[in-house]
Amino acid sequence: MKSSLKRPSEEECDLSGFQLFKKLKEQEFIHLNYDKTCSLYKKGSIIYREGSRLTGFYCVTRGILKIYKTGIDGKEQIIRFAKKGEIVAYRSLLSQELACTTAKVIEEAVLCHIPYQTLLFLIQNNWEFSHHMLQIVCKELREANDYITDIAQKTVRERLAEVLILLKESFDLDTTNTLQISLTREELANIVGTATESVIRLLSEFKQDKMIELQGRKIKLLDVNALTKVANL
Amino acid sequence: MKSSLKRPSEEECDLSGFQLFKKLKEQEFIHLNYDKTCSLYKKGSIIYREGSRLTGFYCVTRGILKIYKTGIDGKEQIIRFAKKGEIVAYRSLLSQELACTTAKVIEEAVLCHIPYQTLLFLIQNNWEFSHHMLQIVCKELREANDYITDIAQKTVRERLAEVLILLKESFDLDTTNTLQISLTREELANIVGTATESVIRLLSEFKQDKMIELQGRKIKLLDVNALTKVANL
DNA sequence: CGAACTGTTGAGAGGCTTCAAGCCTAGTGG
DNA sequence: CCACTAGGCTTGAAGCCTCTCAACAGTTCG
Repeated sequence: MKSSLKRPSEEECDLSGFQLFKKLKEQEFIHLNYDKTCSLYKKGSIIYREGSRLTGFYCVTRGILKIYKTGIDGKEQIIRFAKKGEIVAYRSLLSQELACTTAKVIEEAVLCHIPYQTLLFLIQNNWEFSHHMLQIVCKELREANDYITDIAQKTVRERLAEVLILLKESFDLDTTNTLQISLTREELANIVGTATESVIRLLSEFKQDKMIELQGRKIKLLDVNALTKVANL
Repeated sequence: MKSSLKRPSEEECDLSGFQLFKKLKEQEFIHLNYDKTCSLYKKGSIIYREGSRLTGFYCVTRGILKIYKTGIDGKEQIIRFAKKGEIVAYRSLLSQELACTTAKVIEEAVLCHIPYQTLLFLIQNNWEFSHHMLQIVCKELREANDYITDIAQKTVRERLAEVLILLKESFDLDTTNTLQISLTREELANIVGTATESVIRLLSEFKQDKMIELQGRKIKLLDVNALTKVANL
């Protein structure tokens, strides 16, 4: 699948909403906007692949990406998602390593590419930017550590319930309490770290227990309290 | 268990070997040394507990700590170890959150406490310090992501073999190929994310297969290649 | 010297995975 | 816009890996 190179509108490339750039001086923000390159990417586009060399990081101004690692036998492990207001590819870039994850569009997205030089310029000239950057990485590290504990100690059933709740918190529900992110059963399995069939069976059980309702990929959360209990939170 | 407050020698508190401080200006390094507080901690001492408020971070100049989270039913999940030249407690400090891990001494240690104010001072005044700090967090995040993939996809047998290899890389072997870190079977289980009994059984199997040799807590690696193969690396 | 902790082994249960087969949905191409 | 087809979804059966419980040996330390 190829990435679309269609230009998104000026408005869709606006970075002023990003918390990370809030403390930039006017001149720095102009510099940033001058250096950025924004593109529209269709569902299925690969933004960067594990092992590739990165030239900058990306700001998501629209859509959703999944960030995953390829493990045993090519089985993918989803590390996180990235949505509007979040940045991707910065970890490998800061470490000056080859990308250790792959980023794929799962909902049509607009991304702004910021060159490495610009990142370095901001780090060198604005300590508040560095500080903010540190806080972003630290937050992600905390989440990763939490997830290690969960995945190591909880059953698949508990983890699946927890993932549903985490998805609810990240992507919200619509008016009918339906998760606003559409994932395949396999993708759910690749977050939880289990087999696709196990996810299917457990979702059916949750449905029987009246905690959720299923309509294709749409998952409606009927009883978040019960789910929280199952998740052992 | 209480922490010892015995003062270590001046020499044992030397921070000039830390990569993180390499780029400090002379004045900043003097400032750092003025602000630091070094102590000797006996095996079993708790440096900080999950949920406690941190006043600074610690530089390890001697000994080994284990950093762990308390999960279901109080079962501990070891996130990482910290040895000479490494820093701990910086993640929660930078995020200005309560500690989300506990740090415990497993081999008599000397730690230097650096107050939050000093950390902030360095971030504000020395971009190379911030940059280095970013790289440290990024490295840890990478390791955490790698571990999520392993723990989600590999069998306990594979993970245990991998952990032995990782321990070898972090703590080296002595002249008889014996791991230079002493862990209980339970601690090994708490890294791998399994039951103590499973670790015991698998270690016996590795021994039968002539990959390792056991003498109490001493583990001698006889065939690293075979272990690597088992680990599926 | 005993208490408390650590290590070991066995048995049994059950959660999950794997394989296989068939159905269905979603997205493509005509 | 619709038909088609590949990939996604579902269910069942079999079996293994791992956990839990339990009993006991060994070790360490006060």
